[in-house]
Amino acid sequence: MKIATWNVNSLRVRLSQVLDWLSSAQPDILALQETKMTDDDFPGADIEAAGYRVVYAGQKTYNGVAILSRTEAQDTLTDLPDMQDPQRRVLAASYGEVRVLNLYVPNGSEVGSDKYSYKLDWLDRLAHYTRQQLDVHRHVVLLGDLNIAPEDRDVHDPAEWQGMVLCSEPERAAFRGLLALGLCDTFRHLEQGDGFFSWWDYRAAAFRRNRGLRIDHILASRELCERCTSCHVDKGPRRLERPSDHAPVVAEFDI
DNA sequence: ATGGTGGCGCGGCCA
Repeated sequence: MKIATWNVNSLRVRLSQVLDWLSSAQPDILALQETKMTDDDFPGADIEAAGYRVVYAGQKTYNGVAILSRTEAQDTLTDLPDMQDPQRRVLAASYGEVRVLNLYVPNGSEVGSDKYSYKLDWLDRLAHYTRQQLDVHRHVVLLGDLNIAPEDRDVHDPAEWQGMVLCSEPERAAFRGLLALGLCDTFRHLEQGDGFFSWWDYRAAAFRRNRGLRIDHILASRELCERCTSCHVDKGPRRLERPSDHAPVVAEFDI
């Protein structure tokens, strides 16, 4: 089973790239973030024509999540428990015994800001929901743009990013808290070393210089982690004309 | 270089 995540930064702009990528990569499940469109505008027919089912939770201009899949989604959920939030950042769905939690974690803007407080509160609520989901489902895959670089080796220049949003200690503690619930980072389960990133700023030729962060993740519950055979970043789409600032991350599981 | 680029949507916010 091949599962991928990709922050597309507008599905309207990136639809042809997504369809091309589905055709070449052939994932079973592709979780998208930052679709930036309302449900009325969602290009469901194009995606179904490509052989995928799709569920989505969108809004105008900002945020928006979707899951494309070979099989039909069951038991979808679009809000963290006890959280009234118009921002569409959550889409959970079941595919057989696999529970997928597709997340667009708040960026946080800058440490100390209101948006940063919102991010930490959001992550706390996510941890509670994840713990509950791990109790209920045999297999859980938590993936998406988590907007956290977990360790210094996930950062092109740790000194430059020291204490900054995406890298601050409270955010990293929240990431470790998710792992402590019984999840593993599939990328680190299999890969070693540094220089592997999933996001590069559009500015200052950051991609060409590989000045990026690893902030898009695929976390898996213990049994799935043991069955994970690969996890990698596909930099191909980031090299295209008019790319998203994120690249897809892809994990394969022997299930 | 307190900027830089990109998306949305048409001024300014967000990343």
